[in-house]
Amino acid sequence: MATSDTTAEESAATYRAEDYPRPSVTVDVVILTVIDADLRVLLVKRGRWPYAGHWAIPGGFINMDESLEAAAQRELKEETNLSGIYLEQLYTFGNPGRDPRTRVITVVYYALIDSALIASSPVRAADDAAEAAWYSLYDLPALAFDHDQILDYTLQRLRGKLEYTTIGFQLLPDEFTLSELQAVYEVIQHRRLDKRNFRRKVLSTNILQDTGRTKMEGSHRPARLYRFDPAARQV
Amino acid sequence: MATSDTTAEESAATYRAEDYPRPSVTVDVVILTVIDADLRVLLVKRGRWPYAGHWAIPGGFINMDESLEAAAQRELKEETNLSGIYLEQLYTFGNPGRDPRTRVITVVYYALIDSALIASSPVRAADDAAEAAWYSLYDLPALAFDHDQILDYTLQRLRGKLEYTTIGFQLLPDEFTLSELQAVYEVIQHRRLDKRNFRRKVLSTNILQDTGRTKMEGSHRPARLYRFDPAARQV
DNA sequence: CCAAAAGTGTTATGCTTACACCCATGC
DNA sequence: GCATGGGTGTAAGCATAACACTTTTGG
Repeated sequence: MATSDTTAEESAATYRAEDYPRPSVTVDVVILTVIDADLRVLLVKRGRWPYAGHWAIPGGFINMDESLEAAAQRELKEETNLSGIYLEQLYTFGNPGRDPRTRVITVVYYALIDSALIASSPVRAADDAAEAAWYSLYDLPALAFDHDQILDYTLQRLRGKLEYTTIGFQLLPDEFTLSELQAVYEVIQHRRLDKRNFRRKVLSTNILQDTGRTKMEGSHRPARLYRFDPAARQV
Repeated sequence: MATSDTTAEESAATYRAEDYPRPSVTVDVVILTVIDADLRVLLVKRGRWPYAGHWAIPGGFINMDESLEAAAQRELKEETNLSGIYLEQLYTFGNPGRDPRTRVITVVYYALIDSALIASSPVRAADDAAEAAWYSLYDLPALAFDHDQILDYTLQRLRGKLEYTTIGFQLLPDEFTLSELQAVYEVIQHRRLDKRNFRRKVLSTNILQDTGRTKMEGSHRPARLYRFDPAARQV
């Protein structure tokens, strides 16, 4: 709608942006990864009122000349120093009173990153000295604002999309083993899957290319490495 | 979210809303119904620059003390005089430049209404004299702003949700025949469905109650009337 | 040779699809 | 009695789910 001010504006003789109420608008980013077979989210600790001492989803204001997604990418880079990460808009939260200071409308995105990238690019607490940490989505601390709802909703969406998209690959490096892929599915769905059925299903879609190489790790049989073929559909 | 000004604010010594850029925020509502076995959307004709003469999705500004959904309900009521209608948040559009006047971020909702309600409560062009009309989603006029994208996305979402929710019932009156229900599915999916398979599937879910009554209409066998049982799952 | 994870097939069950004819009514 | 939409069953193919043992490696 770019302003489908059709109603509001059509009736006004002249349009001046400052004539209308203007809430603050922020972008928050739910940054997810899989660490130690656990689904984790990056949270920052609040230092001041409101919700001092509670943990929050990182976010910030939108610049006037950047898109919503660009604001989310910028926020992600400030928090993790990573760019080019998978990002998707989740939902917009805007109840009056969700922030006690003023009316704030927040467009929430979620990002999925391969945890290998985190090790090489450690979390810094953005530009300020605030504390940041990776928390299990299944064991969260006290959260600020309506951030518990946001994380609930994120998990729902992630589970839904896992079934009919290839979103799961975003949590893995370019090359991965089938066991690693299965672990991603298991931690998101929060249940064990049958190895044979999982492999048959995922291989039957032809979205995986066998690299011919293997991953040697630990004292056991090496695992084949696969690559995601982006020229395909479904998992 | 709620100001996850964590980043932006945490670093600022004091927080004053007016220190940050504030785009305009509007709510637009894609109002859908099924008329004459066609999926239609309510559009309003723009009278002035920008996009004078183009058609637009109705929308308006958010009051400072109302929720996003309440703003959408208010907008819906202004356009159709209906309340208590099924509404769902679709997506938030906010590219700079989508409105040539100023930076506008629009939270888009979509509404599904039973076309019987329209007849009894005819469309009025909100509070102004603008023209309003129901257009087929499959045959749209020239649209203002990025509204063509918004309608594309609405259709995608509606198709997706039709498969795993009971959203389809929102387009029908309380009591309806199976043929009417099938017609809703056909027009949204834009393909013919097999009558026997459709009936078996929908009845197997036990979300339909047979009212015991029938609908007599035209010179042919009367059709059983069913009611949606909200205490159930899936279609 | 032991431990640990990788890899592999078969069967039963349920869901999806394709397909054609009779029924109840008004005129 | 004819036209119109309402209503019904069956068989084939496909996807899902349950289930246990062998292979390859390092130590």
